[in-house]
Amino acid sequence: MTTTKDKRAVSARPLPLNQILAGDCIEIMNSLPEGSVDLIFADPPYNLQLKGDLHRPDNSKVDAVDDHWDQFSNFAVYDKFTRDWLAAARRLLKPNGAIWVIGSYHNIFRVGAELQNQGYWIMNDVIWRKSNPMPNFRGKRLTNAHETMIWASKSEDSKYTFNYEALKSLNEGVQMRSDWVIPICNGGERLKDAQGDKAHPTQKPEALLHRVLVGTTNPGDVVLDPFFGTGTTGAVAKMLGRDFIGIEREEAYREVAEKRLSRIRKFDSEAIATIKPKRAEPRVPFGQVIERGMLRPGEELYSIGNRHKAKVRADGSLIGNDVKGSIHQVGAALEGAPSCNGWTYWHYRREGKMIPIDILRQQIRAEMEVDETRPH
Amino acid sequence: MTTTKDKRAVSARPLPLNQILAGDCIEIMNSLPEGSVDLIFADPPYNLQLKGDLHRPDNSKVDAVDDHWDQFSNFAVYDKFTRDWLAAARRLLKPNGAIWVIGSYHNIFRVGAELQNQGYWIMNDVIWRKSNPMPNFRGKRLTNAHETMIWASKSEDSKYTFNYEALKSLNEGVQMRSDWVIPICNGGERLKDAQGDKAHPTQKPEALLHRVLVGTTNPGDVVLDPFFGTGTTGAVAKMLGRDFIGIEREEAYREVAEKRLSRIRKFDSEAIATIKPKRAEPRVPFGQVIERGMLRPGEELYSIGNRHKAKVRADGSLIGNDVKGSIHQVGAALEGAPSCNGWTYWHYRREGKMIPIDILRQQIRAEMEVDETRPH
DNA sequence: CTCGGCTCTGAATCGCTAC
DNA sequence: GGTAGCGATTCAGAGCCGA
Repeated sequence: MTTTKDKRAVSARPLPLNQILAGDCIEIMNSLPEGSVDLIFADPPYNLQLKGDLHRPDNSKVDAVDDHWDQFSNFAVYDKFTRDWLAAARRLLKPNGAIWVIGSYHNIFRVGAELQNQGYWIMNDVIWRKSNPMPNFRGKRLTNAHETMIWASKSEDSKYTFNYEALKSLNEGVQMRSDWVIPICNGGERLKDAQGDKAHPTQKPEALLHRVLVGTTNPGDVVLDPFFGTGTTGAVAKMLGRDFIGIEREEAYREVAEKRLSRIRKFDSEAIATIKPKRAEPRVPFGQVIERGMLRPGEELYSIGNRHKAKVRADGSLIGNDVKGSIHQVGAALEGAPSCNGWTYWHYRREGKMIPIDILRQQIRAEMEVDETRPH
Repeated sequence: MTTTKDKRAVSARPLPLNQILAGDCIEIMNSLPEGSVDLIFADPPYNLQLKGDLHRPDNSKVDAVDDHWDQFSNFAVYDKFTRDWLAAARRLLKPNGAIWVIGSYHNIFRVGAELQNQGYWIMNDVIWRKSNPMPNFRGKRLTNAHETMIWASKSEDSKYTFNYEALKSLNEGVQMRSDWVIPICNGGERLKDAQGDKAHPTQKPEALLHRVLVGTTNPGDVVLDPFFGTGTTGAVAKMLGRDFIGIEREEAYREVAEKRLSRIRKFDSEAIATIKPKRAEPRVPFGQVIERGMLRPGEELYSIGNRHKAKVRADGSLIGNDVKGSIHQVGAALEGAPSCNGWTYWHYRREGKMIPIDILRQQIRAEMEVDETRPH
């Protein structure tokens, strides 16, 4: 949807394309020509506010994000920083340009509110659901298994770029949703320094940027990343035939990114089309049967052969003959067996008939299947 | 984790429990006794940018010439509303109380920022991932397939309630994540009015509230919902043996909710009880193991992996490799770890087998239970 | 070669209680 | 109220090693 109007808005002064600029992103953005960029992808500091050390149950220490660039003395300081870089970014965008910002609950609400205050127009918030997040080691909170991205255009009137069909195709023919299941960046993709340690604490997976750039830019567009880090945005932009501008303050990150980019080759278009996303697996915990009201807490289940019974509890556990635990554990205990498939072992009664609870799981799975495959 | 301190904070003035109060939620909350509520679940108007009116305590109307200005003025009104109801809610919470707020990208960033500004402390943002969302018919954006909930305690110091084991149990033994897959409310659960139309535009599924209440309240807790609507919060609270207070301005919704609640029955107490954490079990000093002759002074203990050993002393301390102290201290010292659970770390030998000393603690605990139940 | 077991690690606002 | 000490707590995936 990029228009000729946007193209004319480009200043006569040449843009420093496909380079990494060294320095403070606000100053550098303010030095670049107004209205010259199609898309901004920004991964600003999250302002994590970590306190002491954290250890895993095996006593190993978690290598936390304690870098100086993530330290802000209070919300006011962080808010000013956010206000300034978002304003500089907005000035740089073409009238039909758009921005993506990624963050966690520590900062994303402040970023989102400021985006709205400045007149950006939010199209979607998008959830990156991590298939392999770090667990909560102390059992004090829910596993923090996602990050939030906000996708917004420069203004309400912007004719933003949205490649609906491309995303649908990436999603096996089904309309792309606002929650994306993508693994965290590790293995061979994760960049290491000379000592073999991770080169950057928060390197983003290329799969994430792939989806962002395929969905909301066109070949030849200019993509700017003001917090370039190790250059995932630049790498994916280069593969996909987009131009990038990176800004990064830390020399160590710039060096890693330069080296990375030098090895990247642009895909041919066929290769791009064949990349498929990883899909979520339909594991169904028994608790969902309770939450959805398919069985009520207090209801009784009966074993195969009707020799044992147990009562369902609100947390999805069973209690029967003084044994408490999962449907599998209680089944195994009552049978004196080392293991038991609770789904086929337990039955509930409806109109005098005994029905295996696995039927309920199948119903839930069917709903999930319909949802994942039905063309809208 | 609710403490007696919270219980004492309850005012002498009786709370209007298990009722729906009619009127403006801010006024009503301000009329209730301070520090009297364990949990608040709030589903405030998402509003914004939609033409329909929200509370507009009104500003003089400016001719909408400048979009940006107009937008700001709308946000300002919404922000004031948010500030006021969140402040009233915070006053009502016990020191260890907590709040859940649900919203979409239209309002959640403003709500989240204001929560932080007021001193609430965010534990998680939780994604309700809808398994059956409404598709985006025009193909101009991603399918908006989720809503965002924020879970926050009254302050950073709050000892908030988190039933880790119950949620883990609901998820079949795996730690609960911050993304919850739950279908939208439809079918038989969706309340209809006399004409057969949906009674409320945004009725939340009971499954969502089930998980919230099982995870972050205890039986007997007071749960307040300032935007009660058709009363999903009250319905699930009643089923789970929690007390509720509902506030709702619209008479039509109150009527539907009253009728709904009158049909709800509480689950039996045994079903409501959930798996308890080990922390809740009585503490057993290691010295008791010696006193009871389960281990003899001079006997040797062996570490996990058999790399270290230590000798038991008569006072219940260990000595190994010149280190003396508790089972925990010696374990930590020998491993060079910051801490160590001596109960699971140390093993004793019986008939050639290595047995963790935790077995002995479990025996003592079992005896204590018998003691407690026997008439004195 | 495969397979199984062991190790390592990832944007983390990650105690409680008794003295 | 401050502090010392007990003792609870993890999931997925990649890589490596030995059988």
